[in-house]
Parts: sequence; structure tokens; C-alpha cells
Amino acid sequence: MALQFQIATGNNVPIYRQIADQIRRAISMGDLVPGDQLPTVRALAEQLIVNPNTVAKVYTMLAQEGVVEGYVGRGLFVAARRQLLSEEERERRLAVALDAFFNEVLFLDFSAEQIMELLSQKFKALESTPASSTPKDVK
Amino acid sequence: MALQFQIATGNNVPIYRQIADQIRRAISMGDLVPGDQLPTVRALAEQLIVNPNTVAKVYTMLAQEGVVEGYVGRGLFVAARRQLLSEEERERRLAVALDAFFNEVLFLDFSAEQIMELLSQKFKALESTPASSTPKDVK
Amino acid sequence: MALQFQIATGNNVPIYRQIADQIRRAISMGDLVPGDQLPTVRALAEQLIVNPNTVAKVYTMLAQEGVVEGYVGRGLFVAARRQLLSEEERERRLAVALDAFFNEVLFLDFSAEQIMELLSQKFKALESTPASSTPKDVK
Amino acid sequence: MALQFQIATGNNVPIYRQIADQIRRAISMGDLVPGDQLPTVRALAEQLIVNPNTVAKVYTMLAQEGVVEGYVGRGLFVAARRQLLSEEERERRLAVALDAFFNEVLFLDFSAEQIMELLSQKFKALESTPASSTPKDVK
DNA sequence: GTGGTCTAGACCACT
DNA sequence: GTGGTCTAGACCACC
Repeated sequence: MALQFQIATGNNVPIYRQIADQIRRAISMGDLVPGDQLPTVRALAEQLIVNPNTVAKVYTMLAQEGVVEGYVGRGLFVAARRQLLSEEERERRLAVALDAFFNEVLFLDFSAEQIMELLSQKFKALESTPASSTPKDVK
Repeated sequence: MALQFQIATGNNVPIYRQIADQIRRAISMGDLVPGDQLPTVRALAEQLIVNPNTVAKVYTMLAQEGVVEGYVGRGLFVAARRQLLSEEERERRLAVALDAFFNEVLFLDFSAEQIMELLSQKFKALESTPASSTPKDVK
Repeated sequence: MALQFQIATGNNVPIYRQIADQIRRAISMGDLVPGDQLPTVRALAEQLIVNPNTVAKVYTMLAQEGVVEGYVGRGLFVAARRQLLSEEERERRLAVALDAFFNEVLFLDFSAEQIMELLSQKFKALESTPASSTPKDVK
Repeated sequence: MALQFQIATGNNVPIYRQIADQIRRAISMGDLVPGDQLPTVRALAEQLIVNPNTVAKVYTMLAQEGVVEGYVGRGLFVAARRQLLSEEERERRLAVALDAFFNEVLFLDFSAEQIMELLSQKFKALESTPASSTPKDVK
């Protein structure tokens, strides 16, 4: 099964961030497991109809973050999972994200019940496709 | 009780957005009720040590959103709450916000239970300080 | 065919509003269809001999309204049409516009027949150049 | 029957303009006929809960326009009706008003039928309260 | 004094 | 080169 990424228009999220997020997400969800090879810069750029520079930037970023490892001449591979952020940093970022989300919900005037239900569904959908099962042999 | 806004530098959130978010939040939480007067452009600019234009931009934005009403020569006041957006638009924006939040949570590798619990607490905190209590009469 | 905008000085309508109105109108009339690219901030500023900031303000406004979508580094494009406002808000704004128009007509002492005829002509002119014909594909 | 003016909050029409418009309208509709006396500055200011300066400004404006005549010590009276604007000016202002109205309607996406119907109703309501019948003796 | 508009010029992230 | 953000300072209509 080939990976299917999509770049959305209309929201103001920069393209490079959309791609990076989707790769990270695919890894979190187990669609990509450590050792999996990612598409080449050119291939992904063509598939998404995006400037190759943009894809290259994404790969560089992910490599710096450590979620991905590249070997010249062989390609780019999903790295073994490890916790990159400090506990403090994780909590700080969660608090920021939660605050932003909460504010938007309040502004849009949805009820607590609706939100909790929707979020709960999202998590359930995630469980039904269990992540990081049967990792392929790495490197 | 004077309102206390704070702007943080270093994160990528633009100043005008930080201010706007804090005002919106103060309104959502009931710290600011319809009819309340906001600080003048110049006063807030001095307090936060930002350019008056930046504050003016915030006020213009909030006025366009309808959460606030400004009268040249009189000042800026919290407007009566009303739903400006179409159902369709609200759902679209909720979906975007939910997706962004969900992605961040996944990336940070928090558990569903933790998230649901935190969010639930936020909603409860909101209920215990009901908004729109004792609204001052709007002129 | 290049777009031709004009700004008039002397009347009380602010420049940024004149530009925004003309863009909105070009879209309504079908001169600009979804996917079309608008002139760059700097280009339009030069053409109209106004400050780039003023044009930027216009573009920001239109983007917030949803009639236009901007991508840093790529440009500004006419967005697909969608209804942003709630039914209630639409009716409120129509009532305001209708009242203002009616008042002006009364003051100018034109007859009902003249007004109805002129307005009718405007609507007919619109139908004969149907908007959203051959929309270019949106990227 | 005492005149009932109202100043609206929320729209950005300046107060002085709202008052002036309503007086002009009352004259156009025949609620005020030539020779009628207007309330004193103080009385109107109190009634509308507005700064007396604002009312004074309105009266000065209307006197300059010639729709009203003031005599020190006696009060302010509705002047005899006469056409103040040149034909050219009337048509120019009508065109502007019509354009603004038309644009707003397009933006709000109402149908031609709805608009024509609403406007027609407004005119009919006007006819049923015939204007400028039995003018009282002037001065 | 109040908010609203405009100019001038700078810096930034993104493509 | 693109749009987005911010500063600095000016002028205006309104109350």
C-alpha cells in the first residue's frame, strides 16, 4: 500500500509543514514503521505537485529531528522510535495546543459534549489500526 | 480588577494574535462581559509596550468578528454575543482545529485518557465561572 | 484582459475600501473566477500609486472574508465561493443595507418606479454575463 | 404625536448622521411638514441620551443644507421644501448608493427576486402614509 | 481624547 | 519575489 499524502489549500498551514505533519502522523499511527523507506524527494514532489525544494526541506527537517535517517545513495528511512523532547517541552507544547484548541471551540460555540464525543471518536479510530505492530527489521 | 494581558516573544505567534486571543478568551471566560469597555488603543499599547498600530489592528479585527464594537471618540466595548458564522463554516473550522490538535497530541505521544481528562477539566472550570452573569447594560 | 481598478480621492470612502469593493465586484460579476491570481501586493500598489501596506490590508481583509486565498511565496488567488455568514447575520446585514439605500433614495427624492427599474436592469446585466463560467482549476 | 428617533448601536454610522438621517426621513415621509417645530437641542439630547454638542452639530448641518430654519429665541422649524441638489449631483449620489447596495446584496448572495420584493414592500409602506399633505402654515 | 486610515520603511517565512 | 507582521509617526472624524 502506497502512502497517500494530501496537501490542503485554504488553511494557511505552509506546505512543508503539512507534509512533515503527515509523515510524522503516519509514523505515529503505524502506517510507517522503523526501517520503512520513504519516497525520494523527486518522487514525492511529483506526486504532490510541489516544488522539490519544499520536499527536500521537509526531509532535512525530519532528519534533524531524528525521526528519519538518510544514507546517501540508498535513500531515506524511518528511524527507530525514541523520545526526542524533554518532558518539560512536551507538556509545554501540549498546554499551548490545548489552549489554542479550547479557545477556538469556545469561539465557535460548540458544546463540551460535542467536542468530547468527536475527540473520543478520533481516538477510537486510532486504536482500531494499532500502531507499531510487527515492525520490519531495521536497517 | 484590571485586565492583565501578556505577550510572549520567541514563539512564532504574532503579537496581534496573542492580544486578540487573550481578549477573546477573557470574554469567553466571563472576565469581560457585554458592555464592558476595553482599554484605549494607546493605553494598551503602552501597557504592553507595542506599537499603537498593532493594538489598533487587533481592535479592528475583533470588531470585524463582531465580538467587540468600537465608536470613534467614545471607545471600544464588548459586544453582545451572537453567532456570525454559518453552520457549515463553523463545522469546517472545527474540523480544522480538531485535526491540528489531534496531530499535535499524537506527535507528543500523550494518551487518549490524559487528553480527555485535561479537556474535561477545562470545560468544568468554565462552567464553574459562568459567563454572561450580571451583564452590564449596553449603551 | 488586465484588470483595471481606479481609486477616487475626495469622497469619504477610504482607499482600502474602494480597492476591496472593486475586487469583490469583479468576482461577483465573473470578471475574476475561482483560481485566478490577483496582482501582487507591490504590483497593485504601484499601479494605483498607493502604499503597499494599504493593498496588503485589503488582501488580508478579503482573505479573512474568505473570498480570496493567499499563500506566502506563491501569491493570492480567488477562492471558491462559499457562504461564510449565518442566515441570521446575512439578514441583519441585508436589513442595514436596505435601510441605508432606502433612506438615501428618499432623500434624493427619486420615485419608486425609477429605482425599481434601475435595480432591475442591474440584475439583468448580471445574468447576461453569468459568473462562475469556465472556472479555472484551483491548485 | 411626538417624534420617535432611535440611535442604533453596532453599525458604524456616526450618531450625528443617524439623527440627521432620521429628521430628513421624517420630513420626506411627511411626519414633519414645513412649519413644524423641532425639539430644542437640550430636549433632543436628553431624549436620545446623547451629548448636546452632537445634537447642536446636527441642527447646524441641517440649517446649512436648508431643510431647517432657526430663529434665535423662537426655535428651529422645518423649512419649505425645495430641491437643493443639482440634477447632476442627485444622479451621481444615486448611482453611488445603488452601486454600494448592489454590491452588498451580491456579497450576501440574495436573489434578485427577494431584493425586488423587499424593496417594493418598502415603497408600498411609504405610499400608505402619504407625505406632505395639508402643510401647516409656515412661519 | 477616541478609534480609523494612510504612509514609509523594515524584517521574516515561504516558494 | 511572495504575502504577513511590526514599528514609527501623521492626519482625520467623532464625541
